[in-house]
Formats: sequence, structure tokens, C-alpha cells
Amino acid sequence: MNRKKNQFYESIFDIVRLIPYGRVTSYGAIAAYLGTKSGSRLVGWAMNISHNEEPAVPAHRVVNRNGLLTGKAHFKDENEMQKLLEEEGIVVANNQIQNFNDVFWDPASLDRVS
DNA sequence: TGAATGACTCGAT
DNA sequence: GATCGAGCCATTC
Repeated sequence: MNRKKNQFYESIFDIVRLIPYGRVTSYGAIAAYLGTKSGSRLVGWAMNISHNEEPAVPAHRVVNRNGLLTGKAHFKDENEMQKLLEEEGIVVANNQIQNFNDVFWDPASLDRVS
């Protein structure tokens, strides 16, 4: 396994695991927080290997900018992702989060001190 | 080493 | 307002 590169993913996993209960974030938000604002795809790539990471990363809380569960197909069970989101009080319809704007959580909020 | 892919995002038409 | 194309970074073949 690589070392430095692992850190890159580790940062992503750390952020995803920091997502509060009942909240979701977007790939671009995480990518922007890491500095790779244009590397939103890398976040998705990291999620792909996150399945081997322990503890498992709540990737179900990570959706695209539209609030669409684009990654549900990559989950163990497509219904699993939507189910988990609904379990947290997130309204999902047609593989898309309805109150996405309401449950959206930005990793930058960690630095942002109200 | 070069080219292609990917759980995305933004800008232009 | 909706649709199409290009860009970006890292990994893999």
C-alpha cells in the first residue's frame, strides 16, 4: 500500500466520518476543503476504496451537488443507501434528496466559528 | 510511458 | 430553464 496517498484518502474518510447525524455533504465540498476543488472526482474515487477501510465510511452521507444518490449503485445494496438516509431523517425521493438544502453539511463549517 | 476511466462540477449554448 | 461539452486529479490497464 502507498503511504502519502493513503493520507489523501484518510483526510477524505475523516471528513466523511465527521458528518453529523442526519446531515449530508457533496463531493465538491469535501474536495474544496482538501484544496482539490476541481478534483471532486477524486473524492468519489476515495469512496470506492473506502469499502476496504475500517471503520466503514458513511459514504451514504455523501452525494453529488444535486443531492442525487449517484453512488447508490456502488453500495452493497442500492436500497441500503437510501434506507440509511431515511433512517437519519433525510427525505429521499427518486434517488434524490428532497430537503438536501436543509440537511446539507459543509466540512468548512468546522473551521467556521459562529 | 501513454491513454482511458471515474460515486463530479462548472460554464456555455 | 434544460441540455451538452470541457476540465480536473488520481488510479488503473
